[in-house]
Amino acid sequence: MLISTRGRYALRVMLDLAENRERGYLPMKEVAERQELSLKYMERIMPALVKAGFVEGIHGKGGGYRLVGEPKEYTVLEILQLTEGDLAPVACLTQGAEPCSRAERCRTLSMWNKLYEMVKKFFAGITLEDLL
Amino acid sequence: MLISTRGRYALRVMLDLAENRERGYLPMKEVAERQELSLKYMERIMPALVKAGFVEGIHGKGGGYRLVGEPKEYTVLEILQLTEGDLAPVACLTQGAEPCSRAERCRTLSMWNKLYEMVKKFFAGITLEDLL
DNA sequence: CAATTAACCCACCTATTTAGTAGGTAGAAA
DNA sequence: TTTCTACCTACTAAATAGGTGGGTTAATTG
Repeated sequence: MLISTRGRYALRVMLDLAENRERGYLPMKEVAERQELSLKYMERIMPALVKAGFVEGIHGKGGGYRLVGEPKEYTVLEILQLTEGDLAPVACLTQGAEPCSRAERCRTLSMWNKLYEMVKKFFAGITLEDLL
Repeated sequence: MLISTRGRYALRVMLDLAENRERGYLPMKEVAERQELSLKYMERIMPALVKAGFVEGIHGKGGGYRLVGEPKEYTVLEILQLTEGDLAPVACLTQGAEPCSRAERCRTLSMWNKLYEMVKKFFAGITLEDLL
């Protein structure tokens, strides 16, 4: 599976924040309920989005999360790369994989590379706005 | 990871068989050595390729595996689907996934579908001959 | 100030998948 | 009948997925 629930959920939460952004800070409890996904699980994913500057979180009553920028400023690629780590379709292409000794003569490597580029280009061409 | 070693190895073995097909039946021991992959592991993957009619295996001395058809008759898609089972990029799209109750209103579903179609089309357009 | 709300943090857990290995049996050829 | 090779079953170690529990810290409100 290229994309796990982690990335899929993050995307759905980002979309929910985009959709309701005029309402200010939204508590995760509300978002998780609306999106029907585990609050506890989401609480573990959100800090990554904060750290990357995608969303802002504020504590306490009336707090919650808010999109920092406009929906069209976020590509699906950025969100998935952040939460999934790497979208490489094969292990050979992951960042930090030990370099394959057969790379020179590998008959399939360029195919995997092409696929990888295609996938990245696909996701880079879609913003949150496109999905609203 | 969309494609695991299982599918990648199968593809490499099929390519090896294609490359050396004029030499008749090739023992897996030889192929595995040349491709630098575990013989025992490959022995567990080959029966699937036999069952699908992609290769023929014969026992005993002088035996081994042989491609049944011409290299250009095998698409990468067929080989990967057979060995990996399903190339769905997200769990929602796997054959036999319980139907998602949110499918109607899901903002991302059509994106996943497009990606899936794109990936399948990509692999369907590449044959063993193209990789030789 | 105290209670409430909500982000955030850390340790743990269960099930599944991955990538094999061990130890054979069955069949074909020399 | 020995040798080679496909093929089969059971097992295993490590990683990943998808969480849960039990808190602490920070901000608002009565």
